Amino acid sequence: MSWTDDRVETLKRMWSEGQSASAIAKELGGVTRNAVIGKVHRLGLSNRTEEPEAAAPAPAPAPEPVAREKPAAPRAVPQPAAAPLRPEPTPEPVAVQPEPEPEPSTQPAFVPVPRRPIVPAGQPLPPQPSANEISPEALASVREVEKRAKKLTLMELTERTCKWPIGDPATDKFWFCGLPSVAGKPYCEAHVGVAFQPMSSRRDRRR
DNA sequence: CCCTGATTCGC
DNA sequence: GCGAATCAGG
Repeated sequence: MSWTDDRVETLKRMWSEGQSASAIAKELGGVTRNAVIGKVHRLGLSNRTEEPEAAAPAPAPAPEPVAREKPAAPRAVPQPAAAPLRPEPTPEPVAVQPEPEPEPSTQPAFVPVPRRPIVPAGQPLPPQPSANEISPEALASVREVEKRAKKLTLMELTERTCKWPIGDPATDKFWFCGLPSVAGKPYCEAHVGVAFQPMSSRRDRRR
């Protein structure tokens, strides 16, 4: 594979988006993350955000000899690419944020209404199955496992970590399972058990 | 151990 | 110019 304009463009875009070198390499295909990093450097878009730094003709030599900091770009979660994970039709969708904007109507100044940030939701949330559709064993397993959840933040998720959300997204008590995910699946063993159910067993369990 | 980017250097 | 190997770090 060679660095065609097309591929370079993708590289630039993804890199500026804060995508990791490995993610970019995967997207492009045919190259390793090393290749990507190498290219990034050769293109000179390695460092930071932007800093022409030409405004100050100060004769004083920059006190900073070296030391450049990381881009501080928002690291994005590795995309499962094409297919958004959605094992089953969600039995009971989690109502994340019903709360409509309250209408001040009289106050011109922005009211300090706790604009509750919808923190997570980077990826489609997995179904939150109702208890009566999951085997007791699986449920027990999940409860047990969730005690040991690594409590990762959205940013810390990788393709190898369980992306099962735990807790209420609207509160601080929210995190992702984070335990090692089953190869090729977005969830750990226990969560795969409740996320992926054969249609048959589903039908049987239903009243 | 998983991952990150940075650098080197033979090709 | 390229990128594997290596380094340094979280």
